[in-house]
Amino acid sequence: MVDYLPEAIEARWQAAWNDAAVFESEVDSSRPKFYCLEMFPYPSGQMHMGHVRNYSIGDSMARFRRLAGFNVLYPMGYDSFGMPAENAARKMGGHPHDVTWSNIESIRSDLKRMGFSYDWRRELATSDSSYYRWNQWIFLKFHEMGLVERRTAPVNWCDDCDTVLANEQVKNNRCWRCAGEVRQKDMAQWFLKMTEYADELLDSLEGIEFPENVKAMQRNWIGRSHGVDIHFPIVDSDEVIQAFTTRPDTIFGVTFVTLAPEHPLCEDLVKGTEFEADYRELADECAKISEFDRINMLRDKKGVFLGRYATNPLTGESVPIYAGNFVVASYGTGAVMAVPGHDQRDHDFAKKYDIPIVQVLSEEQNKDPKVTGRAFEGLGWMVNSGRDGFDGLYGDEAKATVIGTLEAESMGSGTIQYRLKDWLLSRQRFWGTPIPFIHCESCGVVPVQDADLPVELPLDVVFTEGESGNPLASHDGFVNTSCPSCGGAAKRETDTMDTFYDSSWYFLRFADALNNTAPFDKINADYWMEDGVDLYIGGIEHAVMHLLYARFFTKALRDAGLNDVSEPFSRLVCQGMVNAPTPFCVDCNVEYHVDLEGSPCPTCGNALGSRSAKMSKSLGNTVSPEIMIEKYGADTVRLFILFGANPEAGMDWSDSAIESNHRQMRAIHASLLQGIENQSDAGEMDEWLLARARRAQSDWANNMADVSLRDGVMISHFEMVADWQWAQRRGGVSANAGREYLMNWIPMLYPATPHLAEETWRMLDNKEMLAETVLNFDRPVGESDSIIIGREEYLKRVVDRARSVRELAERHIEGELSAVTIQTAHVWKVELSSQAIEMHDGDFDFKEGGNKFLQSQQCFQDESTKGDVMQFWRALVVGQKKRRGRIHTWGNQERALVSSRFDEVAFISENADFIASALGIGTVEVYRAGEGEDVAGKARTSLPLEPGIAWR
RNA sequence: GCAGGGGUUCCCGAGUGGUCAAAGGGGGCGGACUCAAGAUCCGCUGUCAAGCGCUUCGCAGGUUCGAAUCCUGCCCCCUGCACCA
Repeated sequence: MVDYLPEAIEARWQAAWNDAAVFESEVDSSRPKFYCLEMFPYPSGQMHMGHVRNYSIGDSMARFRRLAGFNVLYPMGYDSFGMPAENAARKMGGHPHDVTWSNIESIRSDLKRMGFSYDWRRELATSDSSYYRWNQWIFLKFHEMGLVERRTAPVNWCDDCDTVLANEQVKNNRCWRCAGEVRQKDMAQWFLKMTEYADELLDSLEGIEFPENVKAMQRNWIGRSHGVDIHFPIVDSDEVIQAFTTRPDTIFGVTFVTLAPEHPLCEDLVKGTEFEADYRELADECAKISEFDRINMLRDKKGVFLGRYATNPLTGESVPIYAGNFVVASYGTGAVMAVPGHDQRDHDFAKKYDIPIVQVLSEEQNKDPKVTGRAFEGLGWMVNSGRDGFDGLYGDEAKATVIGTLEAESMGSGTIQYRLKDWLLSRQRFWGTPIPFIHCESCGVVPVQDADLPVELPLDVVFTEGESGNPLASHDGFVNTSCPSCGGAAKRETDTMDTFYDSSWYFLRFADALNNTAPFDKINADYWMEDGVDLYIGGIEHAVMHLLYARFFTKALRDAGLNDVSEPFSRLVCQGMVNAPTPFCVDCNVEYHVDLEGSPCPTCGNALGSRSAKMSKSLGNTVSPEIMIEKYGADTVRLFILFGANPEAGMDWSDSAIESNHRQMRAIHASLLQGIENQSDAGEMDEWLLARARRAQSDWANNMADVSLRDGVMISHFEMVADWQWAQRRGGVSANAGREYLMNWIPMLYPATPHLAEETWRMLDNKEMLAETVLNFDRPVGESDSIIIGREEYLKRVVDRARSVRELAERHIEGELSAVTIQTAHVWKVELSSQAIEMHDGDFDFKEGGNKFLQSQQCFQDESTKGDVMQFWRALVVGQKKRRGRIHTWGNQERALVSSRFDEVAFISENADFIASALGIGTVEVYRAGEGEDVAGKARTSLPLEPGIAWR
């Protein structure tokens, strides 16, 4: 037999697929399409296990869908703009372009070595001007649509990255990329008005198949809250404070109003008064620390009275105005109506500054509110309202009535607030898409003409270590230009685009990647993107950033008329982490670098244990895909990845598990060769094996269609081998049946381990490669299969049960066991059973008519067995204690077997030799209960499919 | 605090009313083959008095003829958001 040699097999088929261009796909409206996409990689160097996992999942789905007849679009590209290449260029004194391209080449060869079935013609790199020119083109389109805005605003600045960041890219006040601290800075920046799509982005989440947590994160991020802007006129002034609240039902409990210290009214109110000094102190303090710290680090709420009063618009009461450090200027209106009776934060503040607390909602209808010493924040019934017509109202009705009154009196209006902000997309960095605008002293900020696109990044830029700032700004050849409008001397914008911009539409570009007259053609986009990308696979880390931007882009481009689709991804699968063991100190709860394995904990000195942690360079617990491929072959790595865990679960790297998967590949290979070389004419197990194959294939196809790859692979790569081996043990299969089995099995091996599948498919003399073969997986599984499979399971069960009673028998019997005696159930039991099954299918009421039926039966007439019959009938239709009657517990397979009057005696006799050898016993006797000696009194307890088994 | 997801046998993990002492894998144990090792194959892997037995699916109750599965309360873990008015 030939050894399993993956390198040779894999190289051969990768070349064959490539030569035949089988993975290239075109628009074909006669076939159903399947767009399979993975989040494309940032080319940081070599492929890592996270990539291997992501793309192994995608590739097996793409291959599965092709096999099932879909027209599959499965492209790959590189998200190749971004800071690491720029930083590397600085360090090594090169150009980011060169760094990027050498990385792309390295990762491409890794991808090819894994055998992923991409349509390589569509390969793209976002840092290529043939791609980013369309970034610019789209930007100008958005500008025409009024979605682009340049404005001065406080923005998030990352010192380490030397650039601004969008809100989505700041996590806990730290940069998402480098984890450096972010500070606020006022700058003129470019924004995309994503907020115009806030409602659609939120509402259409309902209809797409995203994991719940991703949807929750997006909902949370968009943060829509319905409320009302209430006007609080300032006493002795024309100014009005607009306060946003979601709880207008508490308006009668307002005892003060709080402004953010940055609120412009603060200045006006305190200027020149005795309160100015205190206010200034607070404002300065707040200005010094970031908004984040103010909100997060401040446990104590601080405020200062501003010396003035505002009027409650519904009661005319005057309430003091404070500036408070806990009020966020950028949310709502930067002013809060404070209701200490029903808001804990206001309650704390009121206590501290001795402001009255008024309760205006009651927890119980028609009762006074309980005084609890804290704020009641739930919904309640209005009480103590300062005006008639409000007391007794509850919840939404209370809110609506207040809003209605305010609107009628022009003292407020219902509004919706969002947490989502416009997307700040300019970056003060070199390695990104230049923003296609020109600054002209006389015409202002002017868009570049379409005809002048692309605005290309210059290649003659020198990067030097330690230099900060954007080298574009000092590149005269780039900066100096003429105004498209007046022709005068002008300067180019030197900010570039956030790289998330690049990935916000790349899935549309893939639909028509070679187009050089438009970003993509509508016909192509509408075909491939109908109902969105059918399967999108990637990491959870982009839940709010990339996935939200891409959804926004798709809608905005739709409104620009470029495509019909509104949601880019119809089904999202976030693959879990790949973890690996790393040293861990239980006492300190700290993970350490693998170099410390075997050493004591550097902190507490105790012995280090081990636990699974995300593979990372910093822990050193990474495993190199290249080395694994070299050692075991790509197919084994793919099998390990897919079998290790279902796509969404985390998985642990294990050396012994990949070892064991490699053994499994060899076992599969050996079984396949055995099948191919099999010359046998006789095949005792033909029927069974083929029935098993039909069932397995149907289950497998269902699992695969559902992206339950682990379950699918379990069937194709484990159960199919086990069945094959069982068939060999049980008498073997004929050459023809074996071949048919392989014809079913090999395609099932193909999605996960395509190389071995293709190799053995060819050995079966198939002319077409599996890569170009279409199969029908919807074949019905017949009832006769149930009986065939059920019989074999019956045999296994008999052997199992015989084994389990053997030990007992050995204790009871002196000397060696010589025989096993199997007594199958009495004929009348089988008859009653099949009748009961039939009756049960016809919804017979056994409680009602069971006894009457039984009395009419022949077997019931014999006084000597009457008791047994009665007892059996109960076990059959009613059951006892915990176990329900057999007609309920039997599955379809058992029922079919019993109904078919399966002859247990004949079947066991035929297989007596096998049973004897499986049990290691000389003699197997079998007869129907009552037709031979009742060994160990097992005749009575025998049931259909559960014969009495005794040893002697 | 809010939102989302979890807690299953030695470990990972499937299981959403009865076919469940609970798939599959890992690990462990035993056996076959072998001079030996590896590889491969087979079996066992809650418990006992071996059964219509007993105990077990985070904890405590409840519904049901019957609960890992449904309901209520509680505890714990992970993820995201957060003085958001």
